[in-house]
Amino acid sequence: MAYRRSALMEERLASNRERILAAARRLIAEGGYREAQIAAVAAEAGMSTGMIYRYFRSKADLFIEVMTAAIARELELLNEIAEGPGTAKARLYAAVESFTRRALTGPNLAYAFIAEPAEPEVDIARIRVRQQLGNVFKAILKEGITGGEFPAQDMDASAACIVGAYTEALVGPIAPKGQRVKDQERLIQSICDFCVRAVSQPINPSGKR
Amino acid sequence: MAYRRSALMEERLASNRERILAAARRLIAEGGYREAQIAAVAAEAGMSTGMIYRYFRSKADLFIEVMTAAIARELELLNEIAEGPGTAKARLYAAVESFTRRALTGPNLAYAFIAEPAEPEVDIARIRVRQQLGNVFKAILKEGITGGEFPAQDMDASAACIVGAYTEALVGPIAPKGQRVKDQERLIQSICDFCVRAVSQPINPSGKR
DNA sequence: ACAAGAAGTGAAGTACAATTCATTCCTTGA
DNA sequence: TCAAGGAATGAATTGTACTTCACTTCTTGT
Repeated sequence: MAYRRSALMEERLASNRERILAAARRLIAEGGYREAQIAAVAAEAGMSTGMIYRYFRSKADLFIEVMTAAIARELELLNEIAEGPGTAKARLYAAVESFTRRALTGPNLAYAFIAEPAEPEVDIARIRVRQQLGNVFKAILKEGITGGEFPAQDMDASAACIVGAYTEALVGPIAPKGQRVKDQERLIQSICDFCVRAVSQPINPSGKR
Repeated sequence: MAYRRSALMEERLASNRERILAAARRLIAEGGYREAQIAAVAAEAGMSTGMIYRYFRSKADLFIEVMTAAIARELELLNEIAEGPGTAKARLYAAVESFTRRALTGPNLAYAFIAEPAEPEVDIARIRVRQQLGNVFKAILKEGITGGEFPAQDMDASAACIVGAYTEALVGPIAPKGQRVKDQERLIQSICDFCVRAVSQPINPSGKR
């Protein structure tokens, strides 16, 4: 026998994997799934296309892992906020704020993860992601409703609406493309206000219900 | 000279065009842009693939025309509501209700028009569409704010949030797939309530602004 | 230093879908 | 009925990107 992976080698392999993930993430953040072809990812990572397949079964697999990792971090932060102290209203505001502020770092990334369709395989993974995001908001809503802060409402619908609202506001045509910080702050605030108002008791409940 | 288009022929050509548009619309409503390949559209319309190109420069052109036509109808209806009588709140509710109810007829159609990305060319057309949709809501918001029904807010952001909210709630993972009518009605109501609350004065404005 | 075997390469292979075009089929006016 | 020319066809072409694989380079243990 003349070859066994040394610790050093093991490390290098792991770092290659990371490099691929990072490269894919960068490209997706720039131009979405469409721009992140295997060849481009390989070039960005400074390796050959074939190499990618040594680490990932398929493009879909790679994409799913990038998405899952990125969202895992978001979910951690969101859950921390959701389970933290404060009124439901304040936590909802903070949660939306946290997500939107971070998303503005790479709008296309958020878009790709939340909305951009790809292979069915990826879509399935995305559905999970969206549900997880929705669940965070549902948890906050539930507490708010139980505690009397929010009026009774369809929590599934409201959670979906919240996710949709900030996604569209972030990546839609109105969304900024490298805007000034001030405008970003204003946008974040507007979105948060919108979402908080949306689940709160209106001042004069109309006849419509 | 031995051939000039007769009125009858002219009519047939026009009807072919319509058939193509209708077929494309059907396929998109079923499976989105992805499923609406030229070959499939041709088959659905009962003609050859080459024929499509006699009537449309490209697939993108065809898709844009389908989208434009479908949305034009929606915009007509929405504008009618927006310019009609009633409080801003009532009109906003009615507008969202009208769109969502009609969208539930073919969720994927709404999705494809509002969210599903395709060629850059199509994306550009979609941006127009989204802005037009947003403008309707902006108009209602403006009147509501001027009239004191709604609090001051970033109308662009709110309009985008509204469009995003109902889109996600309609086509997201939480959305129904051929659910019972009762549930659909409940969903529509939930979405409308959400959107109206979202732009209305909260009962106790929090310190956050 | 060497050979065994893994890591890495990138051009060729494949798959899929848009688009074209040589050919056939129809319609029209004489 | 006929021929001129447009309408329609669909197989072949093209373009694009994922995936594979025969080959090269590098690592490791002796």
